[in-house]
Amino acid sequence: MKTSTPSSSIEDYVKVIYSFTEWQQKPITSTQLAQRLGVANSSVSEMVRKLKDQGLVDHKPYSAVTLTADGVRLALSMVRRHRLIETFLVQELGYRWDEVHDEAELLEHAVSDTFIDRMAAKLGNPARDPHGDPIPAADGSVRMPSAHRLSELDDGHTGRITRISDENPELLRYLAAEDIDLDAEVEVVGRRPFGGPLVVRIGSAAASREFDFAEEVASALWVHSDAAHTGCNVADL
Amino acid sequence: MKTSTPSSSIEDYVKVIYSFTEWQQKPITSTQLAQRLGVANSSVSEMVRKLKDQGLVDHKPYSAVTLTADGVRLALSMVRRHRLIETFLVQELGYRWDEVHDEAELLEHAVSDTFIDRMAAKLGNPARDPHGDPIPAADGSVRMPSAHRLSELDDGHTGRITRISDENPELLRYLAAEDIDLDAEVEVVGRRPFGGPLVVRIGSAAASREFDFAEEVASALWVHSDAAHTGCNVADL
DNA sequence: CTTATTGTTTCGGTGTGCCTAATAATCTGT
DNA sequence: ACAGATTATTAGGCACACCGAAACAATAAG
Repeated sequence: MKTSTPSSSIEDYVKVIYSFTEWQQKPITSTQLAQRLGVANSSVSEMVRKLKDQGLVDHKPYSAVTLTADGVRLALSMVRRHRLIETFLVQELGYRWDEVHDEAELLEHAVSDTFIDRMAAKLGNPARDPHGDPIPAADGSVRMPSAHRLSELDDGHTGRITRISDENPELLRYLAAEDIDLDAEVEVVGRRPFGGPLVVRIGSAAASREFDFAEEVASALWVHSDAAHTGCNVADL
Repeated sequence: MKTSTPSSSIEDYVKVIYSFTEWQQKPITSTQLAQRLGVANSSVSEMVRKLKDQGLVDHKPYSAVTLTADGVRLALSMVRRHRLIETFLVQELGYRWDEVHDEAELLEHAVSDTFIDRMAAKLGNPARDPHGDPIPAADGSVRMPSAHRLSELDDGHTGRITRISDENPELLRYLAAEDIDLDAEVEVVGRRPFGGPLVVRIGSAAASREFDFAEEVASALWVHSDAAHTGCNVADL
């Protein structure tokens, strides 16, 4: 179990493994890892062995990959870096929210802990990034908002947008153009027949608009139910 | 002559080659390059061949290394990055001037051109960094202040500090503690016998203080003569 | 229950940037 | 001008992170 500084590849692997389980429930497989990282399956096998040697993941041949406590710690610190950087780019340097992902992807491996700390201080230790993703605290605690994909809600359900997946920049630009942002009120009106788009009402009662959302849009929007403000404190490892 | 994105090693080599000639006059040798980069001589030989293949340097075996026009262009863009980042860290994130060098060294390879542009805009396109080093403009033009090392001035000479070498963080901390900063007025009083320290008067006539500067301090401070404000516009390649 | 199909790992090989050790070129002192 | 020291280059290797192709499990289908 070396404590040497992890390479940026290792940081990426661990971050992707963590991110997969952040909003899904099942652990990630070799092939999925390869797809998300854009590398060959063989590269993943090799790297997973290295991660295991370093005590960052648990893995038995031909089964899924899960993080150890050390792995989660490292992953959370990378996620914290990523999301703080994204927030900083938007708030301090005038980036649009569809531009920040790639830049943060590069910076998160390069900056020092000091840089992260100063940035967090300047931003007032924000709890979430421009897409609504929770920013882990320096001690590794995360406040995960309880949220469900818009695409999975029943008709008539109401709530607020708490998170918007940043995987597709095009999608973010579309939402920005339509003036759909975090914390907007939403109501599921219904679904067009034969797996058609989801009909949704967005905005406060006074000025609300109706949208037909394709599956990709509906599953990128995460909604927090109006009812109770239930959050759970995850991962004090 | 590939136009592919240069690796961060290549960026470092080119930057060091340029920096050497920025304040010296002679081109850099293999060994000096190796020392400044902290690598073996053999590594330099190998890399210099690669730089030559890419058209960034001119080099004949067993002689010094000089940059081509392409090389200078790349070097200036790296120097611009480095110095803008340093300025940003001091002005926006509250870094002390002795802390910024190493952080900038890492960041300069990671950030995008967009990041650099936005940073420069936010800072108001500064012409020099916290140590007084000139920041090349985006088009590659540099305004080099005409300055001489304090250690090389004759007795009685007066001027203002235009640049403070950032090579030694200890030195920067010492100067900060003594409240010696850019643009301070200086007068060379004399030199203690037998190559002793240089005696210097610093500050405006009203409240000036006298210092005995060891060679390392005296040669880290660059002074602009009171006389004419002569700058020259270098490198519009 | 044996055979496809799919997923995973192993094997050999690539490029980059570094190393040490050996060798070749240049500079220096007498 | 030449031996000896210094400086530079080549040769052979290593670690990292990647690849394609081939071998190997696990699962699904006939």
